[in-house]
Amino acid sequence: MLKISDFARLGQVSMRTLRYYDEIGLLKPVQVDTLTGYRYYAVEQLTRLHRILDLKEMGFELAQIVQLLDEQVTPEQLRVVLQQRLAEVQQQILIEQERQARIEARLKQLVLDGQQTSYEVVLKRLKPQLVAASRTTAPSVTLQLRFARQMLQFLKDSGVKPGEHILLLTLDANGGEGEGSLVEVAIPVEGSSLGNIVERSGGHITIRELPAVTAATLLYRGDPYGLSEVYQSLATWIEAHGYAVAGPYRHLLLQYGDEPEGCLTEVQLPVERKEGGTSRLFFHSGRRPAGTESGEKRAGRSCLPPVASLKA
Amino acid sequence: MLKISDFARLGQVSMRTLRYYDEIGLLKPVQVDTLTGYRYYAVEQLTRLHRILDLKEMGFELAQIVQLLDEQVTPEQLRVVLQQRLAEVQQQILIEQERQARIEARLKQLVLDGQQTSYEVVLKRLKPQLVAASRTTAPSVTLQLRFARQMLQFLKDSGVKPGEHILLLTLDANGGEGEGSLVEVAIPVEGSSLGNIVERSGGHITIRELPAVTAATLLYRGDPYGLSEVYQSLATWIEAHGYAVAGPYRHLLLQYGDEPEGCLTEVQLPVERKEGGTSRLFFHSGRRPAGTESGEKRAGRSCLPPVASLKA
DNA sequence: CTTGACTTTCACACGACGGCAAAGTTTATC
DNA sequence: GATAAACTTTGCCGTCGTGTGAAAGTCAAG
Repeated sequence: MLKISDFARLGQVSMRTLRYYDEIGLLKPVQVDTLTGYRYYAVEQLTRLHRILDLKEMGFELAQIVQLLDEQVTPEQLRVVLQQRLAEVQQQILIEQERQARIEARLKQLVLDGQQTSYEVVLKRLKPQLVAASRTTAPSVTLQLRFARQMLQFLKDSGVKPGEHILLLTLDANGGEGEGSLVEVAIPVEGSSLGNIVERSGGHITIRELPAVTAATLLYRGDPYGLSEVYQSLATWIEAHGYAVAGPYRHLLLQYGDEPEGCLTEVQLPVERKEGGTSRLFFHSGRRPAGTESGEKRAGRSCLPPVASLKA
Repeated sequence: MLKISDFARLGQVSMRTLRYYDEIGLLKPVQVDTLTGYRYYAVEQLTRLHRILDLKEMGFELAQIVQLLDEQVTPEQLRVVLQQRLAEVQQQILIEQERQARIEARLKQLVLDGQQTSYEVVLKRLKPQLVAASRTTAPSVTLQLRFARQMLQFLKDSGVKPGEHILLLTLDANGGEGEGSLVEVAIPVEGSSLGNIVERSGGHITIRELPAVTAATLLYRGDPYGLSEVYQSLATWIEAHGYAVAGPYRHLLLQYGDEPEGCLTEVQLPVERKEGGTSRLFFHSGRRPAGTESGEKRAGRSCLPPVASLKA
């Protein structure tokens, strides 16, 4: 019979931990003095403690360990549970690697920028969004806005409840300005009672669902277009983080007035993981992509990837 | 002015989160109605929210984000903080990868073993341990134990307070049994008052510190030696987990009596990460078939340090 | 018997919220 | 203006695996 402190030393755990394990029924002492409450352990219980610690280091929660140890589990069931746990761990590793990439990118940006605080880029998952959409080639923001306001009014008159913000989708690649630009004005609407909008607008307005995407977003004040730094920042960011563009710009107009200073815009640039050689995973997973031999050296965890591969 | 739910939608966070951020002073609404307590946000505050989310995704704690945003931080300070965070993340990735390896190894073991529940192997970090040590070539456990008990008595007579367990270090590679085996009997002692033990024992006993090591350990009941399955299990385990032997076996005798059934032993096998071609990273990149090359399976003798290096 | 080492239970703390409830407020509709 | 629906507030409990005490009782040695 061992007292708790002895058992704790043998098992390399704290007394507090043992008491907790007792409390949750994970590891009960073989005997408890009914008068004093003293816990007495048997050396054999180290075996169980070992199993517990082993499972714990695999990242299982204590409640689950109780089940795994107390209900007799078939090897097949155990296999399933382990597989699940493995998937979670791998998921976690991906998250941490994202994190690593994010921090490294910011560090690099620090060196480059010096003072520039252009670091408001945020990665968001955008939900699918039902919108009333119409296209225009109006060459200036002002005109596009006027167009949008007409749409807004039309929707209200039609009994539809529109969201109060306006989305501009830049459907061609020259930044949304200039002669030939094609822009889709989209206004979020709710899924009910939009009956015959399409007909009533003579086909100008369609109802469609903007797909859910992951987007790099950036919030700024000023003229909704024309700030090349904005796009520059986004471009630098996605390049440094190993993303590629996966869709047209979305400009979410949060505030819009007559003068540029009154405008507040969130630029959303759909992105996806780049697959090519400059992927973060290549450098930080500690693994090699197919076709390379391992064993020549450890995949450099602490050394930075070659700058050239990250250059914009 | 935005109400909390609007602001929450724009920022893709929950109202609960916003209230919490208000509470901890991370993001306070520009205005709070003194009567109703209603929070009102300005659209500009999305910028700050963005920064918060960005830092949060890097894994910073909220308290630290408060500092980073409110105290004006020089780029240099920021760089240091980011570097620290990066190191932590990398550390975390290593831990998760350990976890991954552990689970994968167990899965593989499940397939191999079928029913065998030989999975009590646990990796431990052993602390450095001051011991009174003496060597013997006694060929059987019984004799070694007798030897150990003599030592124990001698230590007590000398006024030293010994630990109650006995450690047997197997200094050569044939499992601790047989004619030529050299075994070191080590008894943990406390660092005080061991004055002249060495002299009094005529040099037979030395005081030395067992080095701190990481060891694969396994607890079992029965004759302290002679269970080849025990060593087999350990060997299989370290092979599957990508470790290599880094020191001599330590047998920690937790219980010892006259008959084998009364013995409880923890076998501790110091290990270290293997660097070579069969590293875990290689192993889990999916290109190693389930079969294993058995050339170096029992790392045995070649990995043990020369006896001389164990002298104090 | 005293001292000191040991044990017990109780309780709070962490981090970043989620969930729920009760109560008060605004907005929309009749 | 009344009423209902939608919205907001505060507040308290729960998470998970302990760390860190405090206060009180217990055991082993001198």
